Amino acid sequence: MSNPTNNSTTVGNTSSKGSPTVARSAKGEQARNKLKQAALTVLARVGYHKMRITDVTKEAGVAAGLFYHYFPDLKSLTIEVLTDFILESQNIEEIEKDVPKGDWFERMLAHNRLVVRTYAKHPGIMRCLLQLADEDSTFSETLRNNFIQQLNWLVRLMPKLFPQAAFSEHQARIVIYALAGNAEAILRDYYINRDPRLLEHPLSVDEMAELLSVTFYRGLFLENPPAEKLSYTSNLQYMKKQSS
Amino acid sequence: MSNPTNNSTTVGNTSSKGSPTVARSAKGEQARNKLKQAALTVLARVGYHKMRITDVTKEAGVAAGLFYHYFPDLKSLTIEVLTDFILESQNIEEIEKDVPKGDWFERMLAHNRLVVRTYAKHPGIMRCLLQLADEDSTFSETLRNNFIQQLNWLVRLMPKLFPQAAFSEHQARIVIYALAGNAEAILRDYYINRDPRLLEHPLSVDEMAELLSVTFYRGLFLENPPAEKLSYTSNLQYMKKQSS
DNA sequence: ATTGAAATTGAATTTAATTTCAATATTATA
DNA sequence: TATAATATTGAAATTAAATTCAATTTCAAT
Repeated sequence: MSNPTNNSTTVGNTSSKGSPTVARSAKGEQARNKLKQAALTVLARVGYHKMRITDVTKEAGVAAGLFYHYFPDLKSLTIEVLTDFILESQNIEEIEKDVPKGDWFERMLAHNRLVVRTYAKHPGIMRCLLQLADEDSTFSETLRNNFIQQLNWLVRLMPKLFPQAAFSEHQARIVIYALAGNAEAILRDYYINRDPRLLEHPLSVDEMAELLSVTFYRGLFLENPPAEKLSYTSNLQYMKKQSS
Repeated sequence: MSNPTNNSTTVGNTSSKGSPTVARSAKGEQARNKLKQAALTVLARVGYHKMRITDVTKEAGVAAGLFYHYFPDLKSLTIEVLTDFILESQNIEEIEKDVPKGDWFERMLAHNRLVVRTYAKHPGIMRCLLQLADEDSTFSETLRNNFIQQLNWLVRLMPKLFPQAAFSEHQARIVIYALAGNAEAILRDYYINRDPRLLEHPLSVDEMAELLSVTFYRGLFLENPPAEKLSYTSNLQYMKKQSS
């Protein structure tokens, strides 16, 4: 935000010749950020594939040619903007980590609340994350690294939590992946695609987060979370095999 | 396959004037199908966004101009080709429905085997399904309809399975959606993105299907499926809350 | 105030594709 | 085998963007 020169953000420097792709003055830095902010706005509105360079420069209120003074192409700009977006989310996430140690359900809940809030507030940007991940394998990897890393604490804990199951690290990861992947489809179809069958009775962010946490917790522990922690899903304690 | 004229496949007829978008002879039908087959090949190879009209005509071995004789644009062709692809999958699916009535786990397993097999065999096409769903809201809806419809039998069964839980139809659908959505992320990252951390120890189609079915079953019933039906995941019976 | 480095403009150019269409070929039918 | 309907070709025109760059402006340092 403050320092004009040393940023690691400049990604796709087209070899060595040509335009700088980095601002060389405070004013330049301002303009560069104006373009980034404009890009975020356009991305949220029209998505990655429909975005045009002139959309961004118009939104920023600058001439088209200026774009190339700071970015080699739309993809670089988009990657930079979305990487920033993810990092900002993660920053907040650290703060979120003030839940009692060992309370698995609260920890899942805190994590899910953050994710759900982000989808609810920025559905267009979340869509772009998926678009760009499909387009660019490096970005796709970044996203997956992120996801896997957030699950790692749990993966590493598995042998201790369930010694009898004798998990290999790989199997633990696969199982956790399968359990945690449940969020993506419903979040996309609820917040991005806004399927009327899902929106029929709207859920608050907390309710959605609770739902995702409960299904995860049940799959992991074969047990419902403590009833006193539930509201929207409290009836799920009765969702279990009858008779037998 | 046999009947040249009456096909409902032609989707985006650009109003009334202009080229037919439908073959008017057996030879024409042949050429049209050749283009569709070529499109499928190109889609699998390069994906929807990188596909060009000349890619398709070259692959089909015809002149570029012929494209417009049968299709208004790439999107129409792609929608038609992918819709066919889905329908073919579903045909097989009906056959798959010869599992013992009331055996929930076997039913899930049969369904998941089919889905996993399709991802394993046609990762490029599955990727295109996601790409086009993102691009075209009508196609996105088609895909979701499909998904929701396949879950409907279970949604409708919920009140009977768990009377005490007193599910509304909407809540039942949301819960099932959350549980069933787990497949998408892992299938994408395993078969399409081929994440090395997941591929480290390769899973067979049956193993992957088993995994997805077990996590679903556990979340639904708070119980592990019958041990004798499991192989890759048999140790998951020990994945449950210890002590208390 | 002058100067030079950097920022900025926007019209001209280039690029990569789509789209058209007159000419030609094929085919089924009378 | 003539004819008309349809299929097919591929070069030319069009289109919608990206990209370049000479000219101009801004601004901080001297």
